[in-house]
Amino acid sequence: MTDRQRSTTEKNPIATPDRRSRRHLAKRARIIDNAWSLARRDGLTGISLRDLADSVDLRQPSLYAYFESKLDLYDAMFEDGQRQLLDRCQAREPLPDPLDELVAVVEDLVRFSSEDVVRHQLLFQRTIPDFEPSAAAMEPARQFVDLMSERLRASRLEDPGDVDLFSAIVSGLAHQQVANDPGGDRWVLLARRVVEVLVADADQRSARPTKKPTTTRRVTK
Amino acid sequence: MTDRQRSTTEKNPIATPDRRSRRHLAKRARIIDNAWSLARRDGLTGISLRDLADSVDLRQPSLYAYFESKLDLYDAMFEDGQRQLLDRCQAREPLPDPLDELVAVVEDLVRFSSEDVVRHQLLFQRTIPDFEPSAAAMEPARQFVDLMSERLRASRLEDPGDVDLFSAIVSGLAHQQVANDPGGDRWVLLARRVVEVLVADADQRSARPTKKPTTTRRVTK
DNA sequence: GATCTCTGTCTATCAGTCATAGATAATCTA
DNA sequence: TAGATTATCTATGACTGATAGACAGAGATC
Repeated sequence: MTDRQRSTTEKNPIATPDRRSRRHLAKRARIIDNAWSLARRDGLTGISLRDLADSVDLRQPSLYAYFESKLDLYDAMFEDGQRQLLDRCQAREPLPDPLDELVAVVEDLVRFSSEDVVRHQLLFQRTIPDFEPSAAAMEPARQFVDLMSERLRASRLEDPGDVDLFSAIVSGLAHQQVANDPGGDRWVLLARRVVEVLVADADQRSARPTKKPTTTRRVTK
Repeated sequence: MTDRQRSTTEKNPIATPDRRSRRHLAKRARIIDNAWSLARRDGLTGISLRDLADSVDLRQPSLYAYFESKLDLYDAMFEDGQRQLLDRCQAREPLPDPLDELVAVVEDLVRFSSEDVVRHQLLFQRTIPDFEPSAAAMEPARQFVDLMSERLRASRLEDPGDVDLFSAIVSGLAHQQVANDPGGDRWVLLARRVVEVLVADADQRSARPTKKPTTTRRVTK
């Protein structure tokens, strides 16, 4: 009835819960874990399918039973990484004050990025030629954006320009933290300040709507 | 005298102005230009030395007369790209108002990044495994940092925290512009606002030195 | 003029990459 | 037990960057 196409004999009674056996999925997850390890060692584009196969006691072509291509492996890693980020933000008990909560999410994200440089590369930089995350892999990323939007609304950051600016600042904090102090907190600690300034500025400009911003001092050319 | 080592006969009267002939250097520059083209087509890590050699009517091994390795080619491209950025900022007539000038440099940088995605990748993201720019290649980058520091000082942004925050915001603007609106100006247009807010905040906090920032409302845990 | 050296380029080859084809063993289903 | 499916293998193909060694031509030196 409401099944997928079952072109052939229609005999198969199995519900194909995930189209693959439990064992298959478990091994697939293990391969992804090892791929992260190799990526940390050899770089994201430096993963060798031979090394990866060896690490799970397989020969290289056998990996194609789990992934259609190397790009498909990256896709699985992308989804895995996005879900890690989402899980982390959802696991934490939300703080009562909206501004505190917004700061906390920003700190989560910046810390998350700087913990694992190659994960940050795969998730937030377009570093692999021809790689574009599939819709399925983007799903946790979409949920994270929803979560973030909600926190922004709670602190009255709703104007599109405000949101663009906010996204730029957060990605910039993460980028600098990863590039210049990986594993540290030099830019993590700026999260509170940046959020406070941004919220204050947004409040101020919504109070005097569309008026010329007070600080502008244009020089007549 | 102040020469490099000249192990053998010491007869050579030529000053070896750059250790290579003018013709050699010109061809090297042409190879770098073509490498940028290939990178835009196939991705930064997708450059094939065979394709690159073909594009300048050479066979693949002949490239090794111009670059020691593929990483050395990336190093040359890095230096080339950094010099492009420096040249652009220095070519522009400086604006009289320090704040206007600071905004202009930020806009230059964000526009520069979004003009060429792979150039931005090579210059500002660590995307190629094992690639680390040489000291020589970093020289124009160092000069750009000097230039930027000077502009920051002129707008009284000197505190290390201010500078960290500024660098994060600028790189974030560039990143979002490249990722979400390449070639456009959606984040370029935020440069003025962000600079003004940042300068105002820095002035405010230097007026009330070391006092607890007014907007902080910490929740007791 | 004969010789030497250096430069630029070539062909041939190597070890490594991802990917595909086709065979075989192991497991599950009827 | 017979048949189908799954998991894996070996062998191979078309690429990749890198190295070895030969060779032709230009200038300098004797």
